Amino acid sequence: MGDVFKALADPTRRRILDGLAERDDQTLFEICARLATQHQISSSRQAISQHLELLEEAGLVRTRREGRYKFHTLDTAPLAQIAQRWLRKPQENP
Amino acid sequence: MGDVFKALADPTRRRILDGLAERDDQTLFEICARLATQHQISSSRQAISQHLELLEEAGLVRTRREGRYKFHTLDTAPLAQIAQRWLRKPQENP
DNA sequence: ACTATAGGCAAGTAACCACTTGCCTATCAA
DNA sequence: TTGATAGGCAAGTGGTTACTTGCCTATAGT
Repeated sequence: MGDVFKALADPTRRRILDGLAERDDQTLFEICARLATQHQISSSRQAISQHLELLEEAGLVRTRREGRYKFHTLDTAPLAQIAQRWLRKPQENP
Repeated sequence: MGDVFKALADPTRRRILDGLAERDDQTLFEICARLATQHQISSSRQAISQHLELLEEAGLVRTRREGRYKFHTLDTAPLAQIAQRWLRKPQENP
């Protein structure tokens, strides 16, 4: 569960999630290209690959293999709960 | 804004927020005592102080001086928006 | 078969982060 | 004023992390 917070702590990873929120099923190279052109992030392919690995471990990204392509998709399920941890105050509910 | 995510990335800081969610206006020593007894976190006073400083910079904690005491209060305002960043998908709204 | 493309593995490096240690300031009570 | 309490400042350290570099595997086109 703490993996989600750690995954979100890095600005590059947040940009990756932004890109996946705009369009699903992106390959590693597509994600790299998007980061470079839209956000001036010129990290190496391996750097982005490692970020994606971390995001997948946190449950924020789901992957699917197809031939030599690996497609990445955003999974918002873990996000729905993290902020609620401190937002819910039982005694203040109507 | 990214400060909020980084602040939430550390488990000890999340415990501090837990404690402040239970009771507001805690001093540094109260927070240290709570972490030690309730969560077996035996960090030094300075360590906790540095965590609180980070949380304050992120806007998650507000402080108030009173004599030699400094009271800490949870501010949930930044939390309300961070998760929404990827949750809102306009085209899927009813 | 050969070449290019998409991606993976692993070691090394530099910066960052959590934490400690030691000393200092300020407030309050006796 | 003296001593105790609450907190702050700053340098140093060990572990983590983001990133690179170099090489390797696998799929697809020609």
